[in-house]
Amino acid sequence: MTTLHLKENSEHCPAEGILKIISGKWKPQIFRLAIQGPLRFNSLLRQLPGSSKQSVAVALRELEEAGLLTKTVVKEKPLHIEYHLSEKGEQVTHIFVSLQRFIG
Amino acid sequence: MTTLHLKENSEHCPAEGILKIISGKWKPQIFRLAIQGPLRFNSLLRQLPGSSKQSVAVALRELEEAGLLTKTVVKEKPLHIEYHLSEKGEQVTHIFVSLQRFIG
DNA sequence: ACAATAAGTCAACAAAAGATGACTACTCTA
DNA sequence: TAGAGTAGTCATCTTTTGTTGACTTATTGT
Repeated sequence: MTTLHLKENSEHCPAEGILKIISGKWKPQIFRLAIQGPLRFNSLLRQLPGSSKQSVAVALRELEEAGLLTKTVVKEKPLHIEYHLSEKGEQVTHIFVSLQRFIG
Repeated sequence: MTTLHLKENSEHCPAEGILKIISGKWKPQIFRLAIQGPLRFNSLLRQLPGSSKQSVAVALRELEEAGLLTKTVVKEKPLHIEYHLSEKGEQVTHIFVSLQRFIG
C-alpha cells in the first residue's frame, strides 16, 4: 500500500489530504473504539467483524503516520502494543461530533 | 437469520455515513468550488482536469441526495442547471476549515 | 517442550470506485 | 436547418481498495 502524504501541491484544497487520511472502510469505527480506550491489534480485529488483518494493519499504520494515533509498546505481561488517540486524533473525533450534530 | 447475530459491534457509527458522503476523489474540490459560487455541470468538468462526466455526475447526485447541494433549473438563456451549497453544505465547509486548522 | 497469544507481512483474488468513449435529448445561435 | 452548448446515461475497461489464507517472529502459559 502506498503511504499517505499530504501534497503541498494541492494548496488549493486543504480538506483533500485530511479527508483521504480519515476515510476508508474501517477508520470511522477505529476512531469510535479508540475513544473508549487503547486499541490492540488482535482485539480490534475481533471487534470489527468482516475486516481483515491487512486492512486493519494498513489503517492503523496510516493513522499513526498521520499523527492521529500513537503506537506504544507496553512492557508488561503480556508484552503488547497499544494504539492511543493523539491530541490531533481527539480533535478529529470532536469534529466527527460536529458533523453528526449539524448534518446527521 | 440476518436479524439475530448482527455484528457484535453495530452500535452504528454516526461518522460513518457522513464520511462516506463527503469522501470521494472529487468531492472536496467540488465543495471548494461551490463556496465560490453556483456550479454547472460542464463548467465543473472543465475545472476538474482528469475527472470524468460519470464521476462528477455521481458526486453531484450523491451530494444533492444527501442535502448538501441543491439543484435548480434556471429558466433563463441559456437554460441551465445550477448546484448551490445548502445550509447543511455550508456547515460541512466550515467543518473542513476546522479540520484544516487543527490537523493540517 | 509445546501450544497459544500477540502483532504482524505477503501473494493472490474479489469488489468497489473511477475513466473512457459512444450515445441521448433538449435548447440556443447563425 | 445545421452546429454548438446544456446535462446527462450506459457499457466497458482500468485502477484502487479490501479480503483470504498461508506464513513469520517473539513472548507467554502449562
